[in-house]
Amino acid sequence: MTIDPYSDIPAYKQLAGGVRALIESGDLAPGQRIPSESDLVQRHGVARETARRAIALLRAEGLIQTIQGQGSFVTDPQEAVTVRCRKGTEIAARMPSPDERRALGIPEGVPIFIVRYPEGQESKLRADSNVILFTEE
Amino acid sequence: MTIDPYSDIPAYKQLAGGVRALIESGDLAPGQRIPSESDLVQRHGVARETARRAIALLRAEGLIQTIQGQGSFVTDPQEAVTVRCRKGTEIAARMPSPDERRALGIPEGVPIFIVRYPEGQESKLRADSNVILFTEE
DNA sequence: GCCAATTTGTGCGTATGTATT
DNA sequence: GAATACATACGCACAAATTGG
Repeated sequence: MTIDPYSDIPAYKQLAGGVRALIESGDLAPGQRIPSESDLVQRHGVARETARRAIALLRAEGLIQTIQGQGSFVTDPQEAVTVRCRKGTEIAARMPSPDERRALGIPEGVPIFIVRYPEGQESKLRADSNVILFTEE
Repeated sequence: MTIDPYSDIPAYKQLAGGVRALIESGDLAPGQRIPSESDLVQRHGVARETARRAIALLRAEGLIQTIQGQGSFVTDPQEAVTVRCRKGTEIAARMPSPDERRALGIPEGVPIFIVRYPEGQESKLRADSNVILFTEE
């Protein structure tokens, strides 16, 4: 994977694309560490900010999670809990605010479900570890 | 709203918090432009990168949308289309890849629904303009 | 059409702090 | 303590898009 500084596509997006391809192909497996910022800087001859932007892009997609002092790791697909809902239940989804992220203990790049029950209550669920299934009752 | 450089909370998060409060209170209404990067730099005495990080944070939350050459604007709440689903339908949600974003024409900070029908087909819907409702048929 | 001003986008460099190993 | 790795924050320059005169 090589960066072309003359391409129309910005360097950080090319870089992100390369790492994304490694993740999607399975060359970088879930739980595995991706190359560090310094690795990317040295191997591709870009500035650190460029490498950081590429990493931030993948984090916002939920593909990786970053831990200070350790590195960025391919997101481990959560074993999804199936939440059963009955007729009249309404589902929305959006990105959480930082407060909501803290409250639910979820990392960047993970949306939340807003589940509204027929009675009017509402609950928020992290969308990476829940799927909603419509059942009779 | 003032930035305290000695706070434990990084300047860019303080800045984002200030703007977020303006949006949530309605002082900055949907469709309205938020202060430009230069505005934030001058009024709060921070570096441009700090202002940009604050803005990027709000964009990732889906609160604003940015247009090059124009500025960042408070996201206009989409009139949500209600999609009716029957028993056996399964709903997941996640952030889209850039390719999926392009394909669906959606901005940053907007998750997508993955709707799996009982027959096995699957469709992707932008989560900011759709809500899923479980009905009989 | 043109030019200037404004605003965001990309990219580089540097420094320091914090967390982990 | 040392080495590694990410986080924050400043500076600078130029490119690209839009707007207004």
